[in-house]
Parts: sequence; C-alpha cells; structure tokens
Amino acid sequence: MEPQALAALIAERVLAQLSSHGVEDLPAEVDVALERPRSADHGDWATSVALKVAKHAGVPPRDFAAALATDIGSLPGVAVADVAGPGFINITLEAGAAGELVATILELGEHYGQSTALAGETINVEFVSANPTGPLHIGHTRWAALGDCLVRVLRSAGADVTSEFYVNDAGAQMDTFGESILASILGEAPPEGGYQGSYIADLAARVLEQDPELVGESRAEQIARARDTGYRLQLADIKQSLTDFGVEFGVWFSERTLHENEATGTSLIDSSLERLRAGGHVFEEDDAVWVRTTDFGDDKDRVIRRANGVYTYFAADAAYYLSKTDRGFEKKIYLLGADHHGYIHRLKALAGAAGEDPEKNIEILIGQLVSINGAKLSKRAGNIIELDDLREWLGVDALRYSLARYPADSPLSLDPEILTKRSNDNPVFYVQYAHARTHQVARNAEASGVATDTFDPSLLTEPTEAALISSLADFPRVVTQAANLREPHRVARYLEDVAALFHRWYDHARVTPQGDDPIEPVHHTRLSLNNATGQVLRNGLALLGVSAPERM
RNA sequence: GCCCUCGUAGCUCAGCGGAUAGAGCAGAAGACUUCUAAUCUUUUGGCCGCAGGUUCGAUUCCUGCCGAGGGCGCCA
Repeated sequence: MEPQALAALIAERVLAQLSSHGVEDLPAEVDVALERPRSADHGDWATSVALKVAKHAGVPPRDFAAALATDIGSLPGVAVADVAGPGFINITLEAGAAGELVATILELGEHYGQSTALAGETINVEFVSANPTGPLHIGHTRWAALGDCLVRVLRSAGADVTSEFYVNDAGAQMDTFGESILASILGEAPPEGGYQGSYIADLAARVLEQDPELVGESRAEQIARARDTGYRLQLADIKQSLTDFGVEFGVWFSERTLHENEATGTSLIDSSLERLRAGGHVFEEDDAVWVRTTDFGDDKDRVIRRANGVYTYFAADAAYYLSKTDRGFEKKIYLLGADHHGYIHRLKALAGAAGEDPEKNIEILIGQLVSINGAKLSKRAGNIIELDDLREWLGVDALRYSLARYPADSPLSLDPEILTKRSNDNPVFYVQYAHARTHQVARNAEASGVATDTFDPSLLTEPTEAALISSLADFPRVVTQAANLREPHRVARYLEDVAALFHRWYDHARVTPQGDDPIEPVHHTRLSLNNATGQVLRNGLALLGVSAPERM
C-alpha cells in the first residue's frame, strides 16, 4: 500500500473520531502526515495527527490516539498500530501490503515520484545571470547546480517552469569590457578598472581573427566592435560552460532589449515606468524620478531615473519584472548570492508597486557562498576559480551533487580530496555505486534464471526489506516537499538514505541463490525489489542532474 | 549604525513544532574462496552559541545578547 492511500484512510477515521466526540465544525480535510520513524522499532510509518487534533475533541491526546490506533489497526493491510509516547501512532504494514509498492514503482518507471502538487503554477526561475564580461566562476557554480535542480524538482511536482538567464549586457561595464579587449589588441595598458586576466587576451585574439579590419577604424568604432564581438564570443563560452555542466536555460533574456526603443519610440523601461506611475507609487524629487518602495517594506525609496535623465539599474529590474509578468509567469523565483541580499526588499517592493502580491508572486532565494579548500586560482581569469576548471577537476557528477546536497543558505566549503575519492565518504559515489549495484545484481540474477515474472510481496519479510520498501514509498513525498520548500538538497539526502538501506539489504538478503541452492519465489520477488530500488535511485539522480551508471 | 544569513559530535553537515537530536568521515573492534568489501556489522563521542518568551511539547517559532560571514550608492 502506498502511504498516500493509507493517509487518506486514516484521515477518514480521524474525522469519524472527531464527530463521535461531538465536534461541530469538522475541518474539510485532515492532513495526516505519515512520516518514516527514525527508529526501526517504531514500525513502517508514524503519525502525530492525534497530538494535533486531540485538542479539538477535548480529550487527552493519548486517549484520542488509543481510539484512533484501534481504528487504524483494523484497516486492510495494517498489521499493527500502537500508541507511543505522548500520542504518536506507530504503524506496521503487512509485508504483502507494503510490498505491492514495488510493482507500482516498476509500472510507473521514470514517472514514479512525479506529482501534481504544483500543477497549474507557471513559474519563472532566474539564476546565474552573470555579466557577459568574463567566464563563469565558482560564485556562479552553486546557483547553476542548485537552480537547475530546483527547476527539475518543480517540474516533477507538476509546475510549468521556465529557466531563465538574465544577461547583463547593458551599461557601462560593457564599454569597459570593450576597452579592455581593445587595449589588449593594441598592446596598450588595460584601462583603469578594466577587466583583467589572460582570458581578455584570448578574447582579443579571437576578436581580431573575426574582425581583422577593426584596427583601422576610429577609436569609438574600435571600442564598439571589440565590445560587441567580444560579447558574442563570451556569451557563447558561458552557454558552453553551462551546457557542459548539464544546465540548460529556456530563455536567455538580454537586458539591452529593455533599453532599446520599440517602433513606437519608447522602450520597455519607459513603459514600465509609466505603469508604475499609473499605480501611484512614483514621485519626483531633486529632479530625479523615484519609486516609493518604502510603501512595501523597503528601507528607503529608490531612484529609477537620475536627475541627468539616465535610468538606473533599478529601472531595468522593474521592466524585467514586468516582462516576466507579461509573459505569463505568475510566480517569479530569483536565486541570488548572499552579496545581493540587499535586493530582497526592493525587488519585493517592485512586485508590490506593480500591483502584485510581494508574498506570493515573487520569491527570492538567497544563498551563502562556496569556498574550496586548496583550489588553485585561475591564471586565465585572474583572481577567481572558473567553473570549467572545477568541472574538469572534479567531474560534473561530483561537482553537481556536492553543490546540490546542501541547503542554499548553508555556508559551504568543498573538499576536493573527498570529492575525487571513490569511497563511502564521497556521497555521490556511495549513491551511484548503489545504483550500479542494482544493475550488477539484476545481470547476475537474470543469468542464473531469476526473473521478475514471479512476484509475491508477502515473501518480503526481512527487516531490511521492510525498511527499504518504506523508504522507496517515501520518494514522492520527498520530491513534493523539495518542490514546495524549494530545497532540492532533500532529494540528495533521501537518496543517501535509500542507498544505505539498499546496501544493508544486499548484505542480508540474496537475490540470486548462493551456490547450488534452488531458486525460490522469494528470489524472483527480491529481483523486483532490487529493480524498483534502481528505478528510484535513477529517478532521484535525474532530478539532481547526476548520471546513474549501470556499471562502475 | 541599520539590514540579511549562519552558529548542532574532533571534522563536513542533515534534522516539514514532536518520541532517547542523526549521517558520513575521523577513533576503537569485526565480516571478503563476495549476487562488485567502492560494501556491511558493532562501538566511542552533544549544556543543539547564551538568556528569556510562546506552546501540551522548541534544535525548529519570537525577542535580546555573543560570535562568524555578507550587504548598505542618483554603480552595474
């Protein structure tokens, strides 16, 4: 039996108990959270619903729990339901009822774990959004991994998700970028505050190769062409780095398009300002134009157009936000580094000024930065560590996994020595090895004549089997929770748990009989459990963008 | 000064308001003529930064303090 089905049955019993205690205003539905208990002595599933609901019935939690446990104990498929502690109910399923799940998993295949929890939501997830003036570095790496995993998890929960990269290709830094490349081409000293690192020289050589006529042009033309060609090359490099890292974006949004005039002679920024003005949140002071973001909790109002008539970066932010709304995204998720946390209030205020709900339509996930022990700094990019170097050093799987297994707000320092190890202390190998092992077991089993066509879940009576099965049953709940909380790391932690339970089971129960022992129905049945475990590990790794090798 | 995040075992870190706070590593002791030991079994190790508050119940929520990191612009 699947936990969702059991939870629904229990919810009915809770309502019945409540009404038998004379509770008038029964809740429309009771959320029975079935949890996997920490201790195996506590059965397959536990619920604290009695503790939460007893107050409404006006009876002591333990009494309520006792009556409810009796009801649950008589449900089909339930072997035992006990009251423990202050009013927990521990439930043990009959082996056959629990094991039916194995067939369900094999039937659903790669769809097992998907849900409709977020069906109907249109979500825009923006992340990385690096300036196209240099290679991606370690500061972008965590968001690339985490954002991509979040997108996968949200989709798995049924949301309609678009991943988006905001290209900061407008503003003074692009000219500085062009000047830096040009200086390198002409053999001049780099401009003050210009871009450093040998990647500039690389770009300069490539720009010159594509545009050899450039040297004869006027200075202004030279800068413009160095800038535009360099931009095109650098953006292509960034896309390649992300593709190599397994990260795909649905939309590359150019900031320039917000500034450019449309046929009407106004830009998106112009019209956005008018829309904010129409909402009544714009005022003028000291010759500048301001948005009254303090109406929505910002600590100060923000200038949107300077006294000299030039728009601020905030103006582009506003136009970009409205663009997302206009493109049909009900929910906008931003992934930002801790160094951008000062933007939370003003971005939320922006949503409010645009007439939306800052609590609902915009979410900003702030993450702590990553450090790497003993990482070599990149000569190519100056004083930073490049994503490409990290990927080549540690591999896509180890890098993605180790970045995705921690919550975003947890400060993180990676240890390359561990990440390149092939052993238990490297979680990605631990999980991948478990997956490879399920394939090895299946290969051996099939070679010895063990097959999945005989399946009798009531034979799965080993304690390690019960634990493995209930952990497999937990997968859909974990994915849904990861999506709801925007915390993909839960998937990684879950996989480590499944891998551990699988290795333990492998050690205690054989799929292929040893030596000349005969093949029995239990062996056939265990092959299905083995295969179902492989399926769950594969599905989970796919959510993290990590490969699931069949052999290691 | 104001704002944000973090503080859990020796280390790296989990922990949707619930049970005796967990995992891996490190330390100690075991299991390989193996369905791949890249694994498993047993075990040592905690004033959950400190002090209050809310709650039947707080590592979790709130307030203050201490400590670490980051941020404050008519820059982008």
